[in-house]
Amino acid sequence: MKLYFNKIGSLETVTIKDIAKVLNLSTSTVSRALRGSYEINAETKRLVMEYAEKVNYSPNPIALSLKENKSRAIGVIVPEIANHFFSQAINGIEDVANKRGYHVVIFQSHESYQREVINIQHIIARKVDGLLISLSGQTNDVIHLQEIQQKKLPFVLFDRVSDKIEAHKVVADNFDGAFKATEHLILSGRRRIAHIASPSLLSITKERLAGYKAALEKYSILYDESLVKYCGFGAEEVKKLVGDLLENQKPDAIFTTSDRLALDCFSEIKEQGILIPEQLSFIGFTNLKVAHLLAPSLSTVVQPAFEIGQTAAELLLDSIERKSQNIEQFRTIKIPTEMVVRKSSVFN
Amino acid sequence: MKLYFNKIGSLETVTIKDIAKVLNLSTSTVSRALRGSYEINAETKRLVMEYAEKVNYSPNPIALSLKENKSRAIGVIVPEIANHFFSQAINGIEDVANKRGYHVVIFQSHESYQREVINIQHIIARKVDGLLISLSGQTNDVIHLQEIQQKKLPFVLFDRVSDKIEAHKVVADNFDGAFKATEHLILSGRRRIAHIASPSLLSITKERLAGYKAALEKYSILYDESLVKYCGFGAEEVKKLVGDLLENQKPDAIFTTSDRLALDCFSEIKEQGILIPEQLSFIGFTNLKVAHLLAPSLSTVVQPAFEIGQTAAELLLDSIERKSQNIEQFRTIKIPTEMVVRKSSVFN
DNA sequence: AACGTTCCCGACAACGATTGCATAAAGATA
DNA sequence: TATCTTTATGCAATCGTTGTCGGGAACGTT
Repeated sequence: MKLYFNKIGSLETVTIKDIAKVLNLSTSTVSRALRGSYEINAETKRLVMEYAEKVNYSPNPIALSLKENKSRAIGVIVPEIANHFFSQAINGIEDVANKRGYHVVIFQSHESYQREVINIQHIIARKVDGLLISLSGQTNDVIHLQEIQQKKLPFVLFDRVSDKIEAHKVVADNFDGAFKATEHLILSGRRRIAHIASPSLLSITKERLAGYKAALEKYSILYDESLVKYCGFGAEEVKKLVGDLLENQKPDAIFTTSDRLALDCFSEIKEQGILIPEQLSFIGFTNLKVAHLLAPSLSTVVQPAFEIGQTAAELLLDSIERKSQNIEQFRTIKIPTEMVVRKSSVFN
Repeated sequence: MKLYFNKIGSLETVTIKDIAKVLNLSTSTVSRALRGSYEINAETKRLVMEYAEKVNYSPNPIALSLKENKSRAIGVIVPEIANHFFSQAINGIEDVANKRGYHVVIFQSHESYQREVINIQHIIARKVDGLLISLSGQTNDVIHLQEIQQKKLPFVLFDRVSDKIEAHKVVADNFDGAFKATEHLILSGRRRIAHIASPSLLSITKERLAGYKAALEKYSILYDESLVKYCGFGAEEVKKLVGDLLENQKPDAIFTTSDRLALDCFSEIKEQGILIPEQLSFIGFTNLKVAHLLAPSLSTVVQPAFEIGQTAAELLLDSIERKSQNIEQFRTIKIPTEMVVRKSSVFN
């Protein structure tokens, strides 16, 4: 025996069956009436609609998912939401997804390959319609991505992509951003420009390094490997590497490649009592909201995180909705970066 | 006719029915075998288990949700994930939820009451087992929360709570944090201490104001209303209010109440060329990771975001799993705050 | 009068998994 | 031999919804 307390908000949510019973109709008729099917009498439709409205009927998305084998939800896997780039990208994703009637389910890999794989399994079991992924710093192989592809589940890589797999990709123009930053340092008179980079596995690392090298080459500065350091995500590790670098290589400028690195590096430099920008120019590849409040204010190359998220989501949803046609070309979309010069890199 | 490509990963996911067909058993037997029911022959069990393992069977959570009318997922609604306090709190929530076998689905209200309500509706339709909510800055009434309560859906408010409703609540010790911050300013010799507060609707705002007042009172400093400003979340608004305050009230210290306010306020002070801490002491109620990198480094009252998230999640899951017993006492848990003194509030 | 249309609507199966009940086969007891 | 237990399994209902099929009623056509 079921209980209904509809006057005070339903204890049990009302289903199509409940409506059918009350109106003495079959569930099929109610269903069709609600979807405005042509084969239902106008009067019946009105009755059903009105009653549904009155009892605040809303279809059970779980039942629909089961029936249709899709969920109108997309999964997002990012290394860390406590990172402005990713939280802004997620905002971009949600913006697009919500407009197109999809939900967004967020997962974090916390820079762990293992968690990335587990997340993907979970997310697939949950029957999302598609996936947006930014790879963890530990991710080296792409077998988990290949599995997704074999399951014909649409996905788009963004920001942290891999060149070991063919897929839709949305990235910032890392090469150009790094090139501009390096060129800026060179033009302001620096020559010994160090580059603090993310783990070498990441695509962003390679592209930014390439931009850095290209700028050096353009101005005929020899590439010096000892000025480039790859760092993981531990603060201590970064500080040690940077400490060594400062002591042994005496760079006159540093170009870092991410929020985390910029901050840890920045604080190590200050702890060593080295003056920015007088003794050392500094520019970061970051999305920090507080860049202008640091002392000195931090020059940065900014990635349009929100736009990257939007673009990736658009691409994914197009792919999902076009899925049946099947034959589709993988696309890589590159979004321009912007350089903001502040005090940390201007010393004259 | 279904296609199976199990050697290369299944195109169609395998169901209990598929297993049954292959092994010439009924779905019931397979189901029971997988759950290790005592009424299934040991040999049959082994067969089923092995085959299930081989084809990588995993039960369809959607089907289970439909049947059991629960999802082993909890919903989280926060104003903004691009806010360290909330992203850290979410990490705490996920930590606990994952350990206890639940998924976390994140929604943002973007400080909008309307979006908060819509999010709640969505989330309820999705059949989550419970809800964690931190209210938006615009939220004034709690009818949406009352609705949840009438639907008997367990929920816990955290950080941004409301005193208009009885429910489980987890908060930082805002009173004490504000008291300590204000007292610190007083003890260092300040007397005209301004307080930049969040929207006055929020519980945190009221509690922190009370702590501020209590500290003033303890040291027999008269409470001056004109030193207190309530701000929304727009940068321009904050800067204008602070600008006016600085000009007209000439405070010798400022105590702000959130990340956003601290940053906007900080930058306005610097733009006006006022020296921190010489002319003006500054302390914020924030969770900024970069507080120590600002110039001068920023004194703060820190809320244990991760722990708040953990506690709230524990409370919710307990509530969910105890749900059937029904009669439960609402609890309010207060987590201590910590004061970190840096240069922005030390001038001698 | 016999047949064909059109209009509305209901019965049933299906999606994937669980579970109460029924039951066949085999063994145990009287 | 007849009846009762036990063991192992299958059937069918269920969750909420939709799609396929089929059919009754009312009307028009020959």
